[in-house]
Amino acid sequence: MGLTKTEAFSEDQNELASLAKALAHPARIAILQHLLKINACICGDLVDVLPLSQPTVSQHLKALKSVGLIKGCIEGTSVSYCIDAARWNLVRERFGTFFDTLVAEQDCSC
Amino acid sequence: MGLTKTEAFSEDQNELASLAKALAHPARIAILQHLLKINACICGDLVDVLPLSQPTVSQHLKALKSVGLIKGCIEGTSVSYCIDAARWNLVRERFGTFFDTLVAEQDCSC
DNA sequence: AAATTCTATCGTAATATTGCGATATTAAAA
DNA sequence: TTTTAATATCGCAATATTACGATAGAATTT
Repeated sequence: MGLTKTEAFSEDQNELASLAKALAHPARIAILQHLLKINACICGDLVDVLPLSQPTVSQHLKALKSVGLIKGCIEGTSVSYCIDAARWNLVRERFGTFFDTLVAEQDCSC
Repeated sequence: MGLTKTEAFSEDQNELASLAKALAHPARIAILQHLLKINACICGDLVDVLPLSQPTVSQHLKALKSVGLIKGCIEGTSVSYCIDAARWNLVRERFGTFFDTLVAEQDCSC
């Protein structure tokens, strides 16, 4: 089918999965890394840095924005994008607690 | 197209993206949560727990196994799945250092 | 006002993912 | 050896994602 049975899973599970999905493309990782490095930049700068066209970069920015990891400030004709620090830290914790669920002894030796 | 330009991004970026992709489905999150809770179980148990058919669960298990987050031990006719603790901790660090890249002051107030 | 600049959206093509029935595979059990 | 049980794989259909050219929209510049 190709349709994820969203309604069959918990809100928690869907939320974490969709956060992961936002990170599930090298271009979006690259965008985030660039923003982390230079704090903020406009879409056009990302188009210069990435091996992708302007519409494609814009599409990836939209995906990151839709989960709240970045935000865009309109500055004249351009849009300055940057990390949303508050949301970023929430997401960091979300993944952190997920990964920290593993208890030390837990391991099937095989 | 629908084809990610993998070769145009760094190995690092592709690796992190593919780890995220493994987590980018609620069923796979649910599988990992279940394994975290009960340490190990066979595929059939997961089929009972999840709202998905056996082939679909098997497919999700394969995806998790391919990135190394879980491993399967053959036990007679069944396969006991569990978290690969060593790999798990590596992935935890991978995401951890990524998220920790954000410097405290960094934020565009808008 | 017209031209320019920058970004978003539309439309489309190609590939990927998801889900499941049917079936193959493998090992234990009868 | 035949049956049973458990899992993996195949094949297919439906939906999602990725990428980009063309174009629309919005604000600045000329």
